[in-house]
Amino acid sequence: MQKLSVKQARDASSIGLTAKVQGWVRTRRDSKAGFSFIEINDGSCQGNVQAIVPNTLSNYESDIQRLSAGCSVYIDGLIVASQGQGQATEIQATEVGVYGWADPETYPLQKKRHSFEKLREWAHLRPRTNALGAVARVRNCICNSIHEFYQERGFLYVHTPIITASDCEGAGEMFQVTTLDLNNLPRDKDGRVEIREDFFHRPTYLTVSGQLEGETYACALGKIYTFGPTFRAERSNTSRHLAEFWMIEPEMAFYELDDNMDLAEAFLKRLFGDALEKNQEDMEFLNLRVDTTLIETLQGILAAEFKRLPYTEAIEILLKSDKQFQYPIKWGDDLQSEHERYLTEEYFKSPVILFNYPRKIKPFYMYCNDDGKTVRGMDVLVPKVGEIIGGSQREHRLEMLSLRMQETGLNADDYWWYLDLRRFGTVPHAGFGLGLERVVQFVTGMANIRDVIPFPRFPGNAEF
RNA sequence: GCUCUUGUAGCUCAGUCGGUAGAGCAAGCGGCUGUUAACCGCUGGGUCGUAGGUUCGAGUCCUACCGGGAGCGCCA
Repeated sequence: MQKLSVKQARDASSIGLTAKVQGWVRTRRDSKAGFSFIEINDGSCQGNVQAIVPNTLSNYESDIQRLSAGCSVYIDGLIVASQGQGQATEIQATEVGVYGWADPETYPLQKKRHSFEKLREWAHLRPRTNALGAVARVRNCICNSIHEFYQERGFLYVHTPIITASDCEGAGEMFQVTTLDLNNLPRDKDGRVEIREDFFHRPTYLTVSGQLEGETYACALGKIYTFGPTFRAERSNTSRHLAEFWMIEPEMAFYELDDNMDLAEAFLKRLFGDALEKNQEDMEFLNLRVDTTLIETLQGILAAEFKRLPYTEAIEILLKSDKQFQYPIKWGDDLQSEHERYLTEEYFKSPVILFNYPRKIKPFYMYCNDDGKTVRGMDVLVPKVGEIIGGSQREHRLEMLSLRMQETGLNADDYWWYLDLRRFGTVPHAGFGLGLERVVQFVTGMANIRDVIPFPRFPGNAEF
């Protein structure tokens, strides 16, 4: 017998087909008119398909009337136009079989709404809920759009290492990777750990960014992007940080800062637009249940240019503002969350690309402007989520890069291969990093980043 | 890491001035119905996060610890 997904079975084009539909029961309603309504969902779409199950089936009393939320079943029958409101089709069941029961006394998910905090305790079951299912499908859509966007533009997908010996920007706490027995560490005569006995004969870590490795491929192949997991061992306890998250890092030879900003804006707009267009049902659900301004906000962003603002002008706006900030700001300071929020949510009411930051607050690899005070870094800020992209035109001049490494206290010997890119055929280039979960968070309107990744990792929590 | 907040039935929560536990939903049973987060009735369900303390008496006040959340810093 032909199998149909719930999505297919819900579509009017399936009317007249005899088919098998498999999924999990969401709800059952018995009718004394001689049948039961069973709604099942299989994750293929937001909606459920309704089956009309007559009490003439041999297992009606033994099985059908015992079905509750969470049971897995197959339903064979004829897809017909629904007599009721609310759905185009329904299944006239001729056979229903149970794969697995879900004891209603102990099955955690109820038909009614749960809080996202509670669902986090059941990360293994929460994808069966409407909201988390919608998030998973939107996340998938975004990932697909990421590849499409870059592949269409001739970017190469490059895989940078997850285990790394370089601590990239010298910023961010890293998870150390070791095979040494922590209860019995090899030590030299001074009591220090013999790291040479470790697997790689040197300290190694989980990557915080593939940028430096990405630059090596951009400086050979032109336009590349990475898309993979990234790790930060910072004890961040906020609704927008994870210890393990996915990052997209395009890196382009012969791109300068303006090119970088153009790409970032086109990229985000593509992701937002695709989510609205390809996941309409899920987006409407999220707009109804999670954030009622969601679709309007995204459509507004698609229709307008991102505001591009030099850091220095941003400081002027903040200084002129009559808003009382908890932390006063002056030129040379990094913006606090409250300042970013003011710019995106109140002053411009749109995404903002800040660029040309003070040299002193940015990493060594950003291109130094002629003014000697600023570097060609850029951050894309969006309302609520804050920084969604961080990037820069890279410093491609060997002398300047070496000077900046000295300034920031880095050892040039550790970056010999990175400096080689400037020694041999150096070119202007640029790139940025986009946090996947922050995009998903922004597009879905979910308040907490821990609910847009299947199994979130954060301080003190690695269950599942 | 810091600050604030919160923890009561499977879930969401109420519980007044400190006086010994309550609702809705869910579940079980029954009724009704082309229903649709169905509806109506009945029933069962609690070591009030844990450990101390104050008090004649603590869900309620105090302390510590554990868990959840928000904000800040760090960033994506």
